[in-house]
Amino acid sequence: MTDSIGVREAGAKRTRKALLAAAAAEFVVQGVQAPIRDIAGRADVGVGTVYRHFPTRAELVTAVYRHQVDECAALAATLLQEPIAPSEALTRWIDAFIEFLVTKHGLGVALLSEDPSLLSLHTLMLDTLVPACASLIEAAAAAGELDPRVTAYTLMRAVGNLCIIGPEYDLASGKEMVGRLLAGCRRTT
Amino acid sequence: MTDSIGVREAGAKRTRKALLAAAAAEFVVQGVQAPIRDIAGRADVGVGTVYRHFPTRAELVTAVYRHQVDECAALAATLLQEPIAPSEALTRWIDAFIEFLVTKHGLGVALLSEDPSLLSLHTLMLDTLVPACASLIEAAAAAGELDPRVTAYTLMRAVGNLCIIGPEYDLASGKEMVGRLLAGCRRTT
Amino acid sequence: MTDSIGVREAGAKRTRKALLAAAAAEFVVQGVQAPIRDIAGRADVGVGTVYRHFPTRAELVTAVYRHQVDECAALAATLLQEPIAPSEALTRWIDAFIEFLVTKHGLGVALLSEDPSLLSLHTLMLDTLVPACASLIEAAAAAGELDPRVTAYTLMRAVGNLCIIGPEYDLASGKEMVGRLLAGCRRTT
Amino acid sequence: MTDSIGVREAGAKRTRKALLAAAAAEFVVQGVQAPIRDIAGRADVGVGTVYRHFPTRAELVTAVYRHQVDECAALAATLLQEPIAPSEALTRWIDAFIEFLVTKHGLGVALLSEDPSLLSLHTLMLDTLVPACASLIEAAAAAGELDPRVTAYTLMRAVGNLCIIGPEYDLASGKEMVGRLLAGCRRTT
DNA sequence: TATGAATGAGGGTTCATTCAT
DNA sequence: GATGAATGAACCCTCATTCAT
Repeated sequence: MTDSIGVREAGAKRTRKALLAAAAAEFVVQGVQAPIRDIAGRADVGVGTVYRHFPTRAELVTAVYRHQVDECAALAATLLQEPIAPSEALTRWIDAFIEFLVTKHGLGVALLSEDPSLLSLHTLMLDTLVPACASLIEAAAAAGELDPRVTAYTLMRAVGNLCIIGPEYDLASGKEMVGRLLAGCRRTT
Repeated sequence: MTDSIGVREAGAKRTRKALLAAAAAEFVVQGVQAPIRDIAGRADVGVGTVYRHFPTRAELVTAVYRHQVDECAALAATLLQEPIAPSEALTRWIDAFIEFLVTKHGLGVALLSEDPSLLSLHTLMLDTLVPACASLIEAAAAAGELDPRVTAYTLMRAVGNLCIIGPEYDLASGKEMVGRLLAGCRRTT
Repeated sequence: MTDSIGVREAGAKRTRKALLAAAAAEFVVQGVQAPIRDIAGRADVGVGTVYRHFPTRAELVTAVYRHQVDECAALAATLLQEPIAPSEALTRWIDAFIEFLVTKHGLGVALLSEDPSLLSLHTLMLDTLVPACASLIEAAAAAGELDPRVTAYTLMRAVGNLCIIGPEYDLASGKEMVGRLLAGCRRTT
Repeated sequence: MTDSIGVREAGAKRTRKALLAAAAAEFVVQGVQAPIRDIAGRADVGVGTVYRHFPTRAELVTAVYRHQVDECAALAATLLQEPIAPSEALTRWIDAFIEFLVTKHGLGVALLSEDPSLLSLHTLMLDTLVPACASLIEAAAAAGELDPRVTAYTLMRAVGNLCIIGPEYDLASGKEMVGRLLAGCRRTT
């Protein structure tokens, strides 16, 4: 009994994993608005299965990105422990944040969509990442290395926007612009 | 006969004007993906008329913004004539560029859409605005006021991205970030 | 110009007629909840056409029955003019009302559905038929031929309910029961 | 072995009871077309269990109402024993019948659905209740208190229909109409 | 030219039903 | 017996696009 339940639950978990992978892949190709049918098809399951695991698109999107969001947030604490200048810590964290953004093609666009179904994604990032970023900013500002008027949300949003790439504006361009933006945030002595 | 054709042409021109106005208005409300029918309705014409004048959505979008794009481009030459520092000229031009962007709700998003139907909008901006911006950059770089490695397209794209506003990231935030970005583009002596 | 518009409008009117006929027929077979596709199919048009003419199911249902509802309502005034006893007029009107109900298989059921999309059908009948029935009731009551406590809506609803037929309870049974109900509404001297 | 089977059977019986209770409750809220999953959920069992006990919806519906149907049928014999007029016995039985109908929200509608899955419910009522009602009618007719042409099924169906309530037609209205219907069934001397 | 009716592909969502464990 | 994950048919609705008048 326990076994058979375990087996089924394991199967469900595998399905869930497959769905997350399929959704992530489809998001890369089509963006977070990818048709549910396509996601189901890529995972080789019926549409009903998608709805069973993720009743709303928001829950699916959120689930897809939650793991990486958490990892990114955790990095902030780690960096603060390291024997490096606070502004250097911020720079490195922003690098990781960018990595997260760009590996998720279309996430940038999704973040600025006003579609209510994606609000929770916004909330997820706000609740998790903003405090992480804020801690780094505070440290850098306290060290006199950053203009203390810079706020975490605004900076993250700006970085996120700058990393929305396209034809003739690739990741390298985005990173260059982010670098210049950060330079402009440094304390003007 | 000639007369009646002339009359008809005049009518067609008026229809075209009305369509552009209607589309511009609808783009403000719904973004550039506004349903064709809504645009036709606002202009009080049939959908067929929209298609006759602008066979593709791209042509309509392009036409809507062309006039303002041209104006913005012309401003660069004017600014270069004025007795101000080249970097100041660039700053002012960027201000005007932002003004253009933000008065067109949704244009920012449109610019980064990969929808092929909007590619021509991209091209329009490239062909017209990039040279304008480049002339200002060149002047500022020549005056030693700007890092000469900054390219027009990348800068414009970055500015455009930074001005994609949303909840908790308003125009003021966008402008602030643009200011810091420009600061980061200044020549580092 | 006028002609061609006239032609198109005529075509649209014909389509509308065909849709009403198709819907009426489909309602007979499947009830008012018949899939829109089936109605479109029976009328040999695309689903979009159904939605163009009747944006909501309620509008379609209402339109299907409006003509007959109006006719039925008009009958009341006619009957009141005739040289017959008021209670006889009421009886005849109820007969006509029943005729209307039973020729529309499924209407009875629809009337008691709580589906909000059918509310307007309810309203239509209330607004149009209730006053008609009330005028007859009033006359009969004034003539001392009917219990004045009987109200139009309640009576109509009761008649409507009694005419919901099924296996082993045919129209004849329904009419018999209506007859007995009316007998029970007569003034008890 | 015998024991464990007995235990399992007892468990199955309990499950069945829980299912009937859950279904009855759900029918009150959503009508007899309530989703199977909702019923399973309320009974805290899996959907498969519902299907094991009641392979078709009809069987479930029938089982839910059988007990009360039986009770109602038994009442007829009781009433006939009492020292009251036969027509009074009929009236009281009809009252009980109404009570049964109205406490089951949606049963009225279900009875007139032509959904084949509900046919058996129909049969149940026919086989059990009709003879009960018929015995009362016969007695009343024999006593000269009722038109002998009234048949049990037709009367029950009519009463059932009159008790399908809705907005602006409440239970009181239904009962009033039933009263008038019964009045119209009295022997006309 | 202008019109707008008609089309139908496309994407969302629900739920009855099956079946492996 | 019980479970509940998976399936997919069936509906709903929107809108870009065509074309006869």
